[in-house]
Amino acid sequence: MSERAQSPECQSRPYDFSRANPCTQVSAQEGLGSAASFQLPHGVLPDPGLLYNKTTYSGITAASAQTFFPFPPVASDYRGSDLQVGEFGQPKHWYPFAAPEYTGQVPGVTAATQPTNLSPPIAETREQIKLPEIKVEKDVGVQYSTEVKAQQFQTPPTSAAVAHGVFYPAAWNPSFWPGITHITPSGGSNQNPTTSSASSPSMSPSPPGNGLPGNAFFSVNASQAPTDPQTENQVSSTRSSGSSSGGCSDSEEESLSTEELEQFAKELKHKRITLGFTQADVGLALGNLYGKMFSQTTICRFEALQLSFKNMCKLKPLLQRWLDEAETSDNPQDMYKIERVFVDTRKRKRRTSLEGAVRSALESYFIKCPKPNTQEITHISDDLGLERDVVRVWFCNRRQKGKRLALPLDEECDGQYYEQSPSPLSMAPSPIPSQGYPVSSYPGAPPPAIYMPSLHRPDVLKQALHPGLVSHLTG
DNA sequence: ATGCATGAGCG
DNA sequence: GCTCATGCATA
Repeated sequence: MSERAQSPECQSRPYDFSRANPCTQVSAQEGLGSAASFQLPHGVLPDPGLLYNKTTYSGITAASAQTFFPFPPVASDYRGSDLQVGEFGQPKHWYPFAAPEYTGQVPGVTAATQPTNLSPPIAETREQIKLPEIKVEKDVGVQYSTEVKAQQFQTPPTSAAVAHGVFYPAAWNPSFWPGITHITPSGGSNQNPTTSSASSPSMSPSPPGNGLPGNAFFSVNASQAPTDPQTENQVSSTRSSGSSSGGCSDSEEESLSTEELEQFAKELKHKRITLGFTQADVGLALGNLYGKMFSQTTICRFEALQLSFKNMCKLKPLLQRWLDEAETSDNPQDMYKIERVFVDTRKRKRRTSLEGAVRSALESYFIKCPKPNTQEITHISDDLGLERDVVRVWFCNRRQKGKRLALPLDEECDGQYYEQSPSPLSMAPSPIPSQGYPVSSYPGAPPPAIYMPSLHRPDVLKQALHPGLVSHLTG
């Protein structure tokens, strides 16, 4: 279509960096054109700060996330007092059980370094676990961390949990958000269709001291093994970047709908909080139950529906399982016993913290060209004084962010939009292919010009488009 | 909650 | 070198 040429985004984008008419800025050449154009010699880039009066770039994160979850946040003990302890360590390399799939993901660490099950009294849980984690990531990412891996506790599957067999149904269905046909404004759904509160937990955000390491839900072992890999594979194999293939073409017995996921996410969050678990706890518990841990980040994103549809489908069964266990368990707390802690040896580049102005500048570049080529990246990096890789990664992340939060257009457009732009930086941003939610190209409805239309979560969408601006828009 | 990063898989 | 899943680190 030709529309695309003129930043469709502009049309439905209710925000703008400067709070001025979005279109004026976005319209490629106009607002930023001169500055960003690659035709220009270096240094021509206008001061980013001038590009936008971006005063609020960090947005409403919490707000939006909370919208569909009307419950008061239970004390977030998570970060509160302790922390930094490296939490429970990263799930990554850990895989004491047979976790075929996982091993593959562990880059730096090898089995050799696997923990030896030191099982300290998990007792007070995280608050106590101050591991000797040496996260030396401070300065130049030169030196990273030393390792210390300790596995804590492993108790045989004792009760309940194990009983369940713990598996997710079949493979997750890699389908994409199926029916967006019914655009459900996340906010108002009812909730907890399936609930059966069992043990009334002590809302204590922090793990109860009572939960002794005695019976954690351990089922991961052999029994589970089979499924895990399988499902995983499926997922990865089907990793479609969505779109055309319909990624979800498979007819899965359990085809989840956007609505279901949304509903489940809410339910999960609600119950999790009610049960007194933090997101990190849940991630950990999954490790106990299935052998594969997840980070707080992932759980958080799941609850906020910030993962791709496929990813959501994949995690849902696991979380569902956990939820079931948690609800029926006498000692829900047992579920999250710290499994192991360790510090991985991987070297990780120190996280770059881009200044607001730089970010704005990048954003403007992104608007003009969401997928810069090598040269363009170099140009940008020169202009902004950033490492090429930082710029490259920024764009990757930016694209990913846009995709997962926004709704794709018609599948036909897939990929096309992010193709290397014909005219570097002269193109307006275009809609994104799909990674995220299935577009159900509502029949008849004109293809969403951008991400907005059928996004299942408008609030999130806004953020995706331009974080920070939302706040100003929303109030 | 989210920004930047990593790494597998792929073209 | 990209996408995608995922996570560390941090705001």
